[in-house]
Amino acid sequence: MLEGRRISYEDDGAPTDCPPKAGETRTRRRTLMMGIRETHSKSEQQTQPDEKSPEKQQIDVETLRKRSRQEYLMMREKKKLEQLINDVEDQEYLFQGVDLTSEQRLKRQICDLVGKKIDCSKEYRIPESYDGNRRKGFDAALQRYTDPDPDPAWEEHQFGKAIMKHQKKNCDYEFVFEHQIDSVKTELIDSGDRIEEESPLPELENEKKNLPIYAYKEQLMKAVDDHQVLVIVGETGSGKTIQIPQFLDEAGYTRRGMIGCTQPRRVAAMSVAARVAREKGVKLGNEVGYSIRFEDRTSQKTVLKYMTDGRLLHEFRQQLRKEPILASYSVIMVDEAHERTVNTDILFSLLKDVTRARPDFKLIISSATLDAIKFSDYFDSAPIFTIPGRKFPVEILYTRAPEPDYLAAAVATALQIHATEEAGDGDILVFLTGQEEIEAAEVIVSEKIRKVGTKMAELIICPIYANLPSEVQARVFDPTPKGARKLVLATNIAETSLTIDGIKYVVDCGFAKMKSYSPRVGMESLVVEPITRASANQRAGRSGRTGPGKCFRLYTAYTFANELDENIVPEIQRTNLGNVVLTLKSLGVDDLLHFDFMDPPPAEALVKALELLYALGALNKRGELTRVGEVMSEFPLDPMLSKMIVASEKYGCCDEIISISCMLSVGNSIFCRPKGKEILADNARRSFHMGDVGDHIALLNVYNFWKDNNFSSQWCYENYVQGRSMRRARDIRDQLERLVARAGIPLLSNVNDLDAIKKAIASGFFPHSARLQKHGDGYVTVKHKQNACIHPSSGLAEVCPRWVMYHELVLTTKEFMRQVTQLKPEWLLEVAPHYYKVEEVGI
DNA sequence: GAGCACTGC
Repeated sequence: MLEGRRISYEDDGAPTDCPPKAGETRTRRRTLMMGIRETHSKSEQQTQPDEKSPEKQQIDVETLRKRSRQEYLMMREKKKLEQLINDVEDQEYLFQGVDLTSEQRLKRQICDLVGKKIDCSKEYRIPESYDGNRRKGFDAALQRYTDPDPDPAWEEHQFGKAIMKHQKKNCDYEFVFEHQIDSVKTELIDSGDRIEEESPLPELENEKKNLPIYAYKEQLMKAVDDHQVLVIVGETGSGKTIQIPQFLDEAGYTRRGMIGCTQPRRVAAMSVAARVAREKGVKLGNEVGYSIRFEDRTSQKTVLKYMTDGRLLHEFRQQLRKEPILASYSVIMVDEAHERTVNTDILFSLLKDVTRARPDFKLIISSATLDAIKFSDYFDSAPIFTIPGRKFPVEILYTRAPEPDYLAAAVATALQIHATEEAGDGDILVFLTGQEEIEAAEVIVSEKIRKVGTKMAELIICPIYANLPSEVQARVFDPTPKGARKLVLATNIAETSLTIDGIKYVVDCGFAKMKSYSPRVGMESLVVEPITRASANQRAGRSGRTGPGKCFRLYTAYTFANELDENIVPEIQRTNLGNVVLTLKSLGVDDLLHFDFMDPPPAEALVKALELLYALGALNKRGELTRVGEVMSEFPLDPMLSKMIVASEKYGCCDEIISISCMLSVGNSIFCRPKGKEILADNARRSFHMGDVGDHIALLNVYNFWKDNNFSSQWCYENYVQGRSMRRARDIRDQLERLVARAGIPLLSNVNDLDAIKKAIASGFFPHSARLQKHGDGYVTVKHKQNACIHPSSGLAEVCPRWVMYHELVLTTKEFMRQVTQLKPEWLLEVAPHYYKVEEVGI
């Protein structure tokens, strides 16, 4: 997106924007606005006082000033001309055949007189969208910060302009040209979120009746009565999640069974259930309950049950042999269906089957976006019921021209808002793509703020992203002090997962990081991509929660309308399907290629997943689930991790293996590396790796040391380990311990035989083996012949054993293997004789 | 010698 577009700025701050001309190159023009002060100070810096006399120095300074002024004027002339030419071309392109105004004709004449075009080679630095070429996509993402021609003056100017506008009287900025992020107000949308969420108890009844959904209660109940499947489109804020299950309860559906409502996130399931319990005046866990991983707050009495989608999927598996399926439910409502998580996608098909088997069963699919027609088509033309949301209007502003550097533009816009809108009337939320970007923005903003001093109201910068320590995260929820303003710099976490009160202004950069997966080599990467229209509206809605809001989109209205995708690519189409296939097989789905997916995943990915499961012994030659596969499917882990646990029985080291599994499954957020303490953190990390034991054993050491220190937070702090990740690992481990007991695998410990532990790991991870290349330059994976290096964070990065197995292969700046352990090639033949030939392992 | 959006069982 945003490619093939042309931009030009005018000094009156009215840039024009037009579609690209055919054959135009990708070279873009951008005129940088320079201030006189800036030029002067630069020229002054050039006059270094050598050993010359003071008089001579004085003359030199004068000459240099003069020369500098001349250079500046020449440059200015060039730039003005360039603007003029751009302007004329734009006008002529836009109004082809239309008689030009006199002003335009004059401009044209000047251009003709000059008779030449000025070469400008300022390029856009917008990341290219992911186009299937992983390398290119990633390079583009990386390019973002490496400005080929950094120009602080431009940003300086952006900010200066904003200050000027606000404080014209005592302005000490002198700018010749004026430019700021110029936004066009094009629309006013209704968008919002659950406004009613946090209201005090006494007002509940009244407020409930004011909800838009309340007016539709009877129609809605009739629709549910008349149709087995109903698609509900209700913008967030309509109260559907909280009210519909209660309506169904009042209508008597709970007499036939529970009403279940699925959510993609744990927090949502918990908080919504708590809210409904309050509204009904019952104790949470009795009539109203929730069920999520690690926590089941339901009882015999529960009739309204909120749960995560994964949890319902789990119930499907447990109830498989019972008839009829899901007999304890009379209604299931799949909420936030538009998010299209892997779990909801699988549920769609399973629930569709249930509706066919049980005519008394009701299914409600609830979505916030207009892809309802797709849902309706999938469920045999189910009727669509639309509920308006109750929310405050949000004013949407687009840039007139595409912004070449969204980070700079986001910072400039945020500061403009701060300078021009009265402090105290609302906070600012800026959406960026990741931690690095947020940190960069934080540095720039605080620098600017420092320069301005006390001329402006206080601006409190709050970064927020998932990997941020929770203490720092909590700061974002502190109420803003009077007379100050909060500037929240957030990733997508603020789009759905958490809601910050008091936001009135949203700045949307238009990009987000997306995971993509290559089934061929089994490699993952994170790529910056344009967001979808649905996502853009969700972001905008974050500003209209408590009052009318404003959303500044750092892209043009044209881009929004024509270049953004309407909806997200379902996760099932861009992920490793190992677990999905194992789950479906355990649910008795035999023919996966013809399974009724709403959007089928790529066949190649399905085939790769089947091959992997066959290699792991989870499926037999006919593609049926084996005994091993059944046991594996019981574990909430990736198939290779599950296999490792099953195999640990043979090596008598189940205790160690489940510790390693839980550490691996919390991901790569175990260690932290605070700014300025990188070396200390790296040393701490290395200390777990004594004896070059490999990263898996190092993770085991971390867990065991933490446990020996009574699971202490202090210990985490001292060893640069993230307490939150460790507590999560412990929760997972507890769960695994129960599941292992149920599977009848004895919890034996064999901590002194590292080879036994490594063999158990190899039993699951043999497909991820790699050998050092002959000339010592990196590794190549044994099966797919993929070149890769050991990730520098690995304890084995400098050891370079001849054979290794890795947990995952990721593409960042290079292909890296993360979490690596040394391997003896003969183990491959021992644990997977069906997978490796003797020649391959070089024995 | 590098860099991790967000979920979930």
